[in-house]
Amino acid sequence: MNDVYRALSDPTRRKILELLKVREKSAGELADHFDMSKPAMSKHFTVLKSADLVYSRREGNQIYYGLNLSVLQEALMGLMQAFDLGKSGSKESENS
Amino acid sequence: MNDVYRALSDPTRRKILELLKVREKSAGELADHFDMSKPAMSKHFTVLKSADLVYSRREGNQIYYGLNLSVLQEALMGLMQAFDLGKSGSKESENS
DNA sequence: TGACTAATTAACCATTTAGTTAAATAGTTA
DNA sequence: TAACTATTTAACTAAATGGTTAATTAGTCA
Repeated sequence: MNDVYRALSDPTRRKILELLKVREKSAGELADHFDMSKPAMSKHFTVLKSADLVYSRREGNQIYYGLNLSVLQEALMGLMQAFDLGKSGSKESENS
Repeated sequence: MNDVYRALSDPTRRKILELLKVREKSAGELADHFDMSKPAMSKHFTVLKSADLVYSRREGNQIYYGLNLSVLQEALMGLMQAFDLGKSGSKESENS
């Protein structure tokens, strides 16, 4: 779970996850969105994979990445709960 | 806002925030919870302060730190929203 | 097989991070 | 002022991070 928070701390990786929220994308497709070399992107994929935030799947020539939404969800819910920021998030329940 | 995510990526800092969730604590009180030098702790405080996750207040000899809950809240809500993980978090609304 | 495409791994580098110990700052109190 | 307490800042270090280019792996296709 610690890997997850570290993985989320980098803006490039957060952006990757947002792109994957829409649908699976190949490494190349993802890389096109960033001004960065393919190998650099590949390393970000590795970080995301080792945090289990994404899965990968080879399809012929290409490797497709997809979001493990539940992992992300649990990580964020975990933080929320750790700080009693349950659900609402609005101005409700702000009293002691 | 980027500073916030980076600040949250370290387990020591997350623990500090959890301790502050209960109530304000002095630098020394906080340090007592960790197996780490005071200067190391002080640096963590600086990171948390520059992310605006905590405020500090001198009271005589000591410096008290407190949690800026709303900043934390907004950061987490921001992530939640970026991934359409609004509210529920449960198994509801998982369909396309 | 050979050429081509997609992606990763290897080797390297500069910067940042998270820790240390020693020194400095700030406030209290005799 | 001097001694003491609480905390930070300075200087340093080892390891991690995020990037590069060059080389390798894996799959397709003529």
